[in-house]
Amino acid sequence: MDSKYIYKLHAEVCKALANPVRVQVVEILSGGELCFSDILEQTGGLKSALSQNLSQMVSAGVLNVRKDSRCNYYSLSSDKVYQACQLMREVLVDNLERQNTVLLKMKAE
Amino acid sequence: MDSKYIYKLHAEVCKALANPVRVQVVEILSGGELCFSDILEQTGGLKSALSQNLSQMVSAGVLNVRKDSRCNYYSLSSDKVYQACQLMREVLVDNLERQNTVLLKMKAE
DNA sequence: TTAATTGTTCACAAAATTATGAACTATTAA
DNA sequence: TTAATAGTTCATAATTTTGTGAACAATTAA
Repeated sequence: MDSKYIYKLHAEVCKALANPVRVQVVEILSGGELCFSDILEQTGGLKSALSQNLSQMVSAGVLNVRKDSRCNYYSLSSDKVYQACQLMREVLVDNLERQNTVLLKMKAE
Repeated sequence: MDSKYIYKLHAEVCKALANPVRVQVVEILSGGELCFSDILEQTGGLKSALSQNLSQMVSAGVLNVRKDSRCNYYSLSSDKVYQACQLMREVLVDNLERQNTVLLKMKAE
């Protein structure tokens, strides 16, 4: 049992969320599946870059694709992905609140 | 409200889990705080690399440090960090199971 | 058949992460 | 004071990730 290898695989799944566009994609898709061009409309940027990000997320197993003749529909592979993403957002919010508290204390001195 | 900036901050927190050693650190610390050298004993590798990883995790707000005169104790800043990490691990396990199912079906043919 | 539409793929450049080891700081023990 | 312990910081090299645009499929519409 090579736990180093497991940590590597685990980190690869986590990397799927370690980019601003990919975080945004998770949030966009939390409302249900959407096709490539609808996602692109919300994220902006080059279509090639988005295509690469989406295929990376599919490889990591956080997204599924459904290819229809006219569109490629992407969706979250599991609600766990959204839940994990939201927990990380809560950690961020907690951090910002803590920083703000410190700031207010400094100003009050 | 610059949502791009929020996604960037959100991704920075996620990046704290996007590395095998850092994933391992989250799991090691889920049992409670430990000092640097105890963590190093479990992760292996160079102390300079671990020190940099830990300080990155502190900056991202996923870890806290408590500096005692003889040791630096690290701990998870919140149980949310561990929960998110476990969710990602479940996504990995689900992926591996799905792949295994496909493999078994291929062999059965 | 020709032209649009909807993406994907590829190659290369640019930027960000990670690894490595030496040097350094701070505290404690001899 | 000197040596040992515990860890951080820094510079540089190696590796990964990301950005960019052109070229390339596949399907649909004219």
